Amino acid sequence: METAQEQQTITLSTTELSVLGLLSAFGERSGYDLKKHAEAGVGYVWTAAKSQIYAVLPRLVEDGYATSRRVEQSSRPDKQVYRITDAGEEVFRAWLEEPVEERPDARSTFLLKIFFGRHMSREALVGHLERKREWALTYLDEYRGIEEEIRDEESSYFGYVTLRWGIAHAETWIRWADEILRELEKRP
Amino acid sequence: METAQEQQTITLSTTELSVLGLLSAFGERSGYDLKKHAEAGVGYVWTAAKSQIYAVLPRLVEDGYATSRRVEQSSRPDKQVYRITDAGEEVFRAWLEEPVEERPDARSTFLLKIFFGRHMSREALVGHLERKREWALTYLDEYRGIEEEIRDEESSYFGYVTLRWGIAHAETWIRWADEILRELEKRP
DNA sequence: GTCGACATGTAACCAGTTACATGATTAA
DNA sequence: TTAATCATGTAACTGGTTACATGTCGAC
Repeated sequence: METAQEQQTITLSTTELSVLGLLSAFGERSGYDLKKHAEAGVGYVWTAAKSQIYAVLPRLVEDGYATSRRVEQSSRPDKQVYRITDAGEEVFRAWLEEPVEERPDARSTFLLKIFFGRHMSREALVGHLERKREWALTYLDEYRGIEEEIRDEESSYFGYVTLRWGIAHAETWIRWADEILRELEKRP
Repeated sequence: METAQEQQTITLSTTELSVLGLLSAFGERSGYDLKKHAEAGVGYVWTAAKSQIYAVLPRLVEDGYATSRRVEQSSRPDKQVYRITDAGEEVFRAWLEEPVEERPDARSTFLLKIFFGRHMSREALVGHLERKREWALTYLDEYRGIEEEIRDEESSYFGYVTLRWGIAHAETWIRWADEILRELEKRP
């Protein structure tokens, strides 16, 4: 009654699907491993708290999208490792090919504050913009470092593609902030 | 015990603060009005479901950040209107001036799918990119329309500033998508 | 002897979403 | 008469966060 086949509409959360994707890409892993891997990879496009990963994994097993087994270790705590099943592979692929429902994600505290810029002191406003600029510069730097490392690795191509979005995004913030800061100087 | 003054740490949700901001900017309004105004203004940087607005308003009154009164109407249903208090004005300003805690918001279903592009058919991948491009074009168009309208209105300056972010953002998506699409054509 | 990495979870909470419910008035 | 606008809410749910809890082993 709760298996994948019998359900009419399969709705998995994005986190479940991203975990499924990681299992598909990396093979058998523990929750701990996944968290590590996620941080240094998809982490840039999708994050999950470790408590959530531990919550998601048994759910995937229950639904038949993964299997788990206990691995005993001598010099480390035992661990529970998970492997994606064919059914899991299938929903993952199906989800991947589905169009993304684009809704303009209107949810930026930063822009909200700027929007209310009129109610703010000049210093605070400039501070916000300068901080944003700094922050973007920091990320740009970090991303450029990673870019160097992966740009020629064929296996990281799609990581490289998303990273380039991150770089373009950071550059856009910087350009925008600069423009507004310059403009503010000329305003009374 | 629950009033603003006595609380040590005042933590309001962003939605509560954005509602407070709207009350500060527009004066006395009903929940219904706020929802309308929000859609055509901040809506672009912060959205809230109407049920949430109706939930937030009495909470603001309870905490002393707003007052409400019933307005009887003859040809329309009566309404409850809200007005920001001095205490409300104060927390709003204080919040505005506070630095925004910048965390790289890694939460894009779209980028997550692209990240797993290797597991996807070429058609699906191209489809995702083209759809993103189209979507960005549509928004760009809309934003450019609004830009025309408000660019010279001094009173909309900060709306104009955030709008320009939206425009730059959309343009960046388009440029990025074009680049990747061109690149994919050259790849085996 | 204590710090950091390995390892797994529970519990409480919260912001926000969707769906449901109701009802008046007005313009087409 | 039917649809749209005005007007306000409740209820159920969910995805996700933070904090708490526990313990081993190896390196320094």
